[in-house]
Amino acid sequence: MRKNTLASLIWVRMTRFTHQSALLSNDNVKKYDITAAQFDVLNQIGTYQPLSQSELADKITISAGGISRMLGRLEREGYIKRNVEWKTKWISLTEKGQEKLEEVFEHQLDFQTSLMDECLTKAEQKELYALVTKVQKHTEKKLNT
Amino acid sequence: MRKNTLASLIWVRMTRFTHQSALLSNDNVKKYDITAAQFDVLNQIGTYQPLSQSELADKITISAGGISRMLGRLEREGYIKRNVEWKTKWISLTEKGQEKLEEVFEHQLDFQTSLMDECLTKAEQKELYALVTKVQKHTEKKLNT
DNA sequence: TATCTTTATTTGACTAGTCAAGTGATCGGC
DNA sequence: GCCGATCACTTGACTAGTCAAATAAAGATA
Repeated sequence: MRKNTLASLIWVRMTRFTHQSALLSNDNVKKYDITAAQFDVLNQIGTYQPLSQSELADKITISAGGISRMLGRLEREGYIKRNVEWKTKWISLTEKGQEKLEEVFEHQLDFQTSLMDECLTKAEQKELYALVTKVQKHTEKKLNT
Repeated sequence: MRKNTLASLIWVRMTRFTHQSALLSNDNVKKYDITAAQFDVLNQIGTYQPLSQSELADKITISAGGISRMLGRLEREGYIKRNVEWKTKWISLTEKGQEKLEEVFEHQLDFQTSLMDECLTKAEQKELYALVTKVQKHTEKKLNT
């Protein structure tokens, strides 16, 4: 026993990368008093607002409970508001949330871009994107079954 | 504004994949009364035992506090023991932990392997492994600076 | 030998997430 | 026009992790 497969090696590398880059990312946005996860959510809201909580949860593949808590934190900070209409809560950015998003956006994009540029050519990045998209879509399909 | 780069798209795909595959993975090992994260830790301990907590934390890129809590849970379940010698705690598997590891190992490996095999050829997997290894090593180096 | 530094681990207060059970509204059937 | 199903969201109890401050045991220094 105790033999790894190619698949399991890919797994470990992906998991480590995601975890480590989250740490770097958090460090990168700390000076804006926000976390990387919160920025991701603000970014989604900014792109699709107004949208319901369940639509948002779907876009970032998080559970209904998870999004409820996350929005609770963002609301407490004054970044978003929830507009109740019938049984749905429509989420949108406040003035403050919009400003924060714009403030952090370029910075975070630059950070991600240079991390990749520092170790992969454009052609390699394209190749990586194609492959990762394939497995991610497959996993997503599998999850909704 | 509001334009994504190739790097940020890769980012999102990787993050989603990791998160979604963790959900599937957890589902896959639930019947063994263990979580995917716990299995990963048992697997590392099984490979390198005996090792100190800080060595283990290093191998799985987790903080010292994180490993302390995780080992607390595993100890409570009776899967590992901590042998105190001078100021170091040496971690190793108990009988029960060894059995659990063996019980789950093949199953989890098969699961990971078939998920990859279902959507990528062997050549594509090799390519993906090479690329992901490159970025992960780069990120790791960056983190230790 | 008494104190000061370093190393290993723990703990408190948090974020971020899970699942499952609970809360309300609205809607379809009779 | 009431009654149960369903939808959207919240909440309780948990895992898994972070950082920073606390603790404890060596080891070095003076």
